[in-house]
Amino acid sequence: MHSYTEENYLKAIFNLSAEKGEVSANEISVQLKLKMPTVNSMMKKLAVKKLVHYESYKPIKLTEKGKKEASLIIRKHRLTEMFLVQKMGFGWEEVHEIAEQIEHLQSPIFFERIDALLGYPKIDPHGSPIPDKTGKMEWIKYEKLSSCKAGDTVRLAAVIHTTDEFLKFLNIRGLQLGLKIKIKFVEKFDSSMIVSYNKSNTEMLSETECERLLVEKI
Amino acid sequence: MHSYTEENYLKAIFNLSAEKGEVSANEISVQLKLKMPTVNSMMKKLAVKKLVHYESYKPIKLTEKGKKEASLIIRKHRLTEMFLVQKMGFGWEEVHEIAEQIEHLQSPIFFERIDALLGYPKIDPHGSPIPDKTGKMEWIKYEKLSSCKAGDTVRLAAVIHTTDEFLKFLNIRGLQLGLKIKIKFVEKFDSSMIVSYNKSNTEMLSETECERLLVEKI
DNA sequence: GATTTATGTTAGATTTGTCTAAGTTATAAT
DNA sequence: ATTATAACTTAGACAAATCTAACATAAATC
Ligand SMILES: [Mn+2]
Ligand SMILES: [Mn+2]
Ligand SMILES: [Mn+2]
Ligand SMILES: [Mn+2]
Repeated sequence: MHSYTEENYLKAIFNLSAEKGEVSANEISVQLKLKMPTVNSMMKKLAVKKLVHYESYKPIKLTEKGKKEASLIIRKHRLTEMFLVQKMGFGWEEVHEIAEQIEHLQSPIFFERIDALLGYPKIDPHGSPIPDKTGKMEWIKYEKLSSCKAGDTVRLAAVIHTTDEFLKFLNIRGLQLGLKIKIKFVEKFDSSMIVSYNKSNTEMLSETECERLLVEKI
Repeated sequence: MHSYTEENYLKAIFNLSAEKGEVSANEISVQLKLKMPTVNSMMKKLAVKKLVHYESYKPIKLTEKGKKEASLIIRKHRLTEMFLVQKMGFGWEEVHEIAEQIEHLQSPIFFERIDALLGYPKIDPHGSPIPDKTGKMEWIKYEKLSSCKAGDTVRLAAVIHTTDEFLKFLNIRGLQLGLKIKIKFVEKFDSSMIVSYNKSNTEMLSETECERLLVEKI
């Protein structure tokens, strides 16, 4: 259907425009490590295919069709990550690069089987929702750890803006999804937090770190 | 390292030249469904990369380097097929197309893990040997069922020239690797065989079918 | 408001992998 | 030995995805 390359553009646009609903050509070029004119000509091509709305000098938006296509690739990506962690024993910091390749496989039965073997999971190993077969996806309304107060007890529900390094950082501290965390103290000057979990562990987390951890209050 | 396209050429050349040690440009073009000039220019390119020996109007041979590269791709292909069958519940007739894509993934840890989870298998689901990490592969010296005589009892060891259709044909008859087969009768005119197995089953197999079944005598 | 800077566009070149059309060489048939 | 056929090669075109260099527009700064 679409080329490997086009799929990566769709996914990049989808992710970059998640908050604002639109994205600049420049941001796409940074994300995909391509020069601006390359992005520019691809936008024209995707516009012809009715995957993006494109007008000169204006930000780029995905069409409904584009959003659906992107979601279905993200579905394959996240199902793959879950399979790699749950069924193949990889760490959550190892799976993104592999999924980045497997997401482009053309084989409905392969992803059907993964889905079934996993018991039709709703989230990936980082807590992100897995779009359904029609491309629909909904984020459960978690809040950022950074927006919680001293005394709150929360459960770690998702990690956003994941990088392998940040995930390794969490590994070292024994921080994993589902963990019950108690906020002991919030430093006023830099908004860093002292948190405790697993009965014994106590750790300091910087504001940037707390911004990337989504939690549910309990 | 090499492109997806180049990898498919290497594999095609390796497989087509397995018996004679060389292959014509025409055979490659048929196998890969490409026109002759396309193959011709790729041969020049692969020759520059020292992956094939190429001289005008002569058959094509892989260099040692080319053989090794091809074997390592075949290794990934066969490990994948074994994983799909053993760990994901696919039938042996479903896995080739998927493996055809996964074999191109660039991720040593992914194939390492598959290998480990399978317990370092020596053969794929069709009985073909899996090359080792250095690209070495050896066929155990099986014989074709077609070369056996009435009265022989054999064990089904491998299926060659597999197609999904032939594998489904074997499925329907309950013929699978490891099965003990007794040759009841060999028809002189067309070399078809009457065989029995699993205590009750009796089937007639044509010569073409018997040519594709490798067995070990017991 | 004018100027500078950042962002976006156009034009043209390049690489990879494919094709068709035309010509060449080798093999098979007469 | 000619001729016909099949296999192979060359030449030139093309689409996809990228780039650089030059130009245009929008935004930010002065
Ligand atoms: Mn990921
Ligand atoms: Mn990708
Ligand atoms: Mn196969
Ligand atoms: Mn392949």
